[in-house]
Amino acid sequence: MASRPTGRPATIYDVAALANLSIATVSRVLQGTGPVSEKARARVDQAAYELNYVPLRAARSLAVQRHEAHGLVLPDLAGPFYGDLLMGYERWAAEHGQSVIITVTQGMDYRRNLRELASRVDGIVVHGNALERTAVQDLRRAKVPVVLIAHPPVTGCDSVRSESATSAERLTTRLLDHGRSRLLFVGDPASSYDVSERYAGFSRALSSRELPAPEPERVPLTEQAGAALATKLLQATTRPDGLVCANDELALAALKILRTGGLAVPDDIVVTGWDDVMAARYVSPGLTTVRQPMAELGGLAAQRLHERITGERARARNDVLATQLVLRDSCGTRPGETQTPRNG
Amino acid sequence: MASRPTGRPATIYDVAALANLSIATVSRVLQGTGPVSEKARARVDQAAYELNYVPLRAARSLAVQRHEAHGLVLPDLAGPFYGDLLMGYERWAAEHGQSVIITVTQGMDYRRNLRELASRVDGIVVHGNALERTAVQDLRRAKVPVVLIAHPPVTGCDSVRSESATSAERLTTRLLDHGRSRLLFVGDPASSYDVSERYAGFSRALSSRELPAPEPERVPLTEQAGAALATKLLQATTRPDGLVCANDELALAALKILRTGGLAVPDDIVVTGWDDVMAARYVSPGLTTVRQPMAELGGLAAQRLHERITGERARARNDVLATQLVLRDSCGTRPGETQTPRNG
DNA sequence: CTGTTAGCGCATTCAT
DNA sequence: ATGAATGCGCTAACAG
Repeated sequence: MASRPTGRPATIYDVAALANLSIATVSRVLQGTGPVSEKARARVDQAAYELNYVPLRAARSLAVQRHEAHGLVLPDLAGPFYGDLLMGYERWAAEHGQSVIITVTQGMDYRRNLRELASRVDGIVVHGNALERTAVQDLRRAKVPVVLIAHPPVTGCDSVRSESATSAERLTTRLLDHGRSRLLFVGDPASSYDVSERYAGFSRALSSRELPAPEPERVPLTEQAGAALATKLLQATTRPDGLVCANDELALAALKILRTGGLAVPDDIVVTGWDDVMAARYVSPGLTTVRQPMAELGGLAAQRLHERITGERARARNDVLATQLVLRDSCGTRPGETQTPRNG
Repeated sequence: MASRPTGRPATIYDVAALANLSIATVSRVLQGTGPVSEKARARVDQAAYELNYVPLRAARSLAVQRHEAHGLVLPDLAGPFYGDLLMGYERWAAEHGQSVIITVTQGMDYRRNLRELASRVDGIVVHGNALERTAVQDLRRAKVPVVLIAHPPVTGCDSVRSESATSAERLTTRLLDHGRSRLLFVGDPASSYDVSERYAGFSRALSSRELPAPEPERVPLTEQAGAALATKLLQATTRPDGLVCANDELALAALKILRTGGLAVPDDIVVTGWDDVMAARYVSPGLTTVRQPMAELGGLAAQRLHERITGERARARNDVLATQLVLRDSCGTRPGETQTPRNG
């Protein structure tokens, strides 16, 4: 029965007027702060309901000096993992009353937008592949709470990532155990921290056997690059008997070209990837790969940022989440002992 | 040389003080509004730079009565398409100075969050699969500008979707042309507007040939459902010679099970999907499917919402973007018509 | 328990 | 061309 004065949304004054109370009481009721009589509470609730009142966030933010929002900076959203990451993040944030404002850098001029972003959130989570180091420094100098994802540790800065080196080492060792001797790492370690870690693990496995670690094949982590490399290998006189690829895109593309070219996988050559994209379980042979807990990574990042914003933790933490080796036929070493791949 | 008073970020007052000018002039310079002398402009720019000043968004929003932010409500982010959609959206938004606040519903209690969201953005874009109709009505009653994605038209409401019925009809007709006669539509038309349209197109193609349109197989659009259905079909005495699946997940899972069960695709049975996920081009045979312009869809939705917010267009528009049929071997009708045998 | 009041930081009249 | 003053809507002292 409320006669909303106009099309404009109701303010706290409208509610107060309708309830015959002061805005202070209205605020107390709605925020659940301070002592309020039952009668007052009922009147306010009723009035707010009738007016369909929701506090304007900008005003509230200005008053409480907090946005209750997180900024999330991602390099991309094309693959499946960033989507999962974002989902995990958003879920945690929603459960804790935080909005998430997303930014995709994608070779844009993010520097400017970043300052902008910082002025409407309480803190920012940055994926390591999304920004250059200096941009992160800018943020920190501006005292903006920052949490890094998949980024080399920065002093005094929280970070969250999934384990790479040890998994890569285990994977590589497994290939060696099964008789492979000329392995090639595919993907440029310089393209991201994670990839550099994967190459490090790869190298470590070889060193443990006192084998020389070959230079990585420094290509971008794309299907195109994988196909090109495979084409090159097909024409070579001497070729590796195993490709440890930095991600599934590379591996899938290479796998396809190699087989088209007449090589048998895994008999002539084994191929492994990273990420466990959907296609990995639909190609044949199934692609051996490593699964990262992307959603948990996102949720954890959100939590860490929140802790830092609220100041409930002083020391920086660097979390590392475990990954899972997913063995399929492309590596020629189906498990007798390890976990079985889950199929659709 | 600026002595920032404290760790707190600089305000417009700090800038004004450092520049020896009033906050009004500072605001004029920074917003580019109103006449300002060259000298003043230079002093302000210098001061703002030294103080690393960025206007606080909450304060600005409160003053200008606008958030310069969009809300985007998606059902999910798992598949590849929502990621692309979001990317297209964010790109447009960033180019036009709008932030995007994302919400993933995923069977959550979004009703409450939705009102929250509405109080910190200028308008909301909702994916049809994300919300019930009543929730959208709530928003409209609250005068919140709303744009729908992949949702049946609502009076007075902008909407954006990609074409479904005609593509489905063309695809189905193609299968019929190549001798298929017992087609089955897989996927519940009730699960989304798009799927209902796809089934409508499927039915139309059959009707055009004066064939009865069989009831759809009303299953969810998941890999699990696809696998289950295929398993069922393998055991049936009489089975369809073609599956028109509502999405790629269904199709891929079905394809895999059918082949595992000894059926030849496309010879014994053809299979088609929808969305063109990455796996579609890595399975063998390659999956025939339909590609939607997800990124453009996102960008267009952002634009439409912006137009509605700024009020530069009164009448509602309902845009329909064209899709693209992607022919691969799983439907047995390659463009060149040459059905090349695959290697084992 | 409730009301009055003073900001929060910024854009914007209205004077000058 | 510039400055002083007002208000955006809300929260949080501070009085009563």
